[in-house]
Amino acid sequence: MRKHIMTQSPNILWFRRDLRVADHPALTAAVESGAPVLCLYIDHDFAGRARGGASKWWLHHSLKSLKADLKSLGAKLHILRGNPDVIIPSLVQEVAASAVHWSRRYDGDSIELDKSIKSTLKDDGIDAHSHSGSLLREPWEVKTGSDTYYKVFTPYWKACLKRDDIGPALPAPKSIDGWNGNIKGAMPIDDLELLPTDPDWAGGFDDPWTPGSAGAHKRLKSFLKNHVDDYKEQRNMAANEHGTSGLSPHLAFGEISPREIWHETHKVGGNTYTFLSEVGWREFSYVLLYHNPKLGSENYKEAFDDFKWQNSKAKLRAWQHGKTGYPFVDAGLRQLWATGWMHNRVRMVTASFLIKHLLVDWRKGEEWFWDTLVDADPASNAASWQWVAGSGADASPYFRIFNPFTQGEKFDPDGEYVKRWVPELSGMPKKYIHRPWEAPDEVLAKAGVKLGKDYPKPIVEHKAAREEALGRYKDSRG
DNA sequence: TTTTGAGTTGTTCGA
DNA sequence: GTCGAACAACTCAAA
Repeated sequence: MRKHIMTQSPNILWFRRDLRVADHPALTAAVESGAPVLCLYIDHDFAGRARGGASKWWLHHSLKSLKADLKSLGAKLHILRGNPDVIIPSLVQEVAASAVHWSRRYDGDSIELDKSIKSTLKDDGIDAHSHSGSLLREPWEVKTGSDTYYKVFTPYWKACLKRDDIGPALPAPKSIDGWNGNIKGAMPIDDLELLPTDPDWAGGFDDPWTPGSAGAHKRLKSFLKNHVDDYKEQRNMAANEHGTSGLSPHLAFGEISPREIWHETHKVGGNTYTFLSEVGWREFSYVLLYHNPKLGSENYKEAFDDFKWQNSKAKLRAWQHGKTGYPFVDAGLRQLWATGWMHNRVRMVTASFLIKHLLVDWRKGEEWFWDTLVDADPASNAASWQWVAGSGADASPYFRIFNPFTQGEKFDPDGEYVKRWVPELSGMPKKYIHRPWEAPDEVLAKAGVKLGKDYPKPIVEHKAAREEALGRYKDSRG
């Protein structure tokens, strides 16, 4: 048994953003090839830039979970670090691999990288097989009547639903004939040093999150059983921890597949349309990214190139630290810092605030989210920031400027969310918690808040900031 | 080819 | 307090 491991030519399964064993077409193909499977992960830049800090934390735990899952099936997870363009061909030679399998990625940099590796291997007579698995449908699959990709969500999603031909989710392999020898340069997960140390800012991550496939499925199950029926009504309530599914980081790392979510949700039935539409938005973001590789760095609508940003570093910093003086905005940014995640409704409000009230280029916000979100995703992050900015496809119109305190009053009516994340305001009465600057002196005194000392005064005045933004928008249009 | 209706998530103002 | 209209103009998708 042990002997053939070192002598028989293995198939390499290169894990990337698909850290699971179930519904994994690439893994299934590698197993079904009959050859031993060498399971590999390579730590390297993703989507053309360094991984964000919060993503690294998640990755560490996700790799541990995957390693355990593979071990129980009979395979070791080999970890390397460096440029895959060099590593893969050299590893293929080292172990005399006969094929390489992976799940497709759709951002421009990864596509280029995968293409380059594929062609190098081909020259050596080795087949690299790209498989689907990270999306319900490939981004080129769903086309309009005139054979172009969809640029508007609603008709896109209707076309997807009309086809109704999502294949069944694949079961995890019963066992894997793992190629478990030693390879050069392999390192333990801990040596990747993905966890923060000095300081350890991730103390607040452990409580809300359980990275890995088991955690993902547990969350999905509980959400479908208890909360999906109320999703349409509750998904916007910032303080409700069960209002949304919380699956985004699991999806981002591929610990669960959208196809699994799709079928599990249909099994439960009931009022699931709105929830599945959000899975649809993830798909749509990938359509946009695939057809616009610069979605994360360039305005989708060129008309926005002439917009005059103010790009104040001080204002950006105040926003990042949750010190804008607008409680709902600050609560969101502090939740992000503490837990690596922010409620979707609050993401829109904080993003709108940065772009339109503070006049900071949406790319600065996109970068901050990339660094701080555990669910940082090259498609969703880019498409969503452009949506808020108004520069994206099917975007919010620029003149739609979220009011940072009425949004709070609507979606956090009791101020529970603000009190949780901005504790210095926890003594404020409901009436003023979203606009402390309007509170009479005695109310502030009673709450123990001195504006400008315990909590900042508003960094900009809402009405004036709104008019300034609209004016600049108009100017940029000539 | 031309036309037509529609387009995630809002805000403000005035009646 | 509530309701409808204006906010601008454009692009998209399908008939």
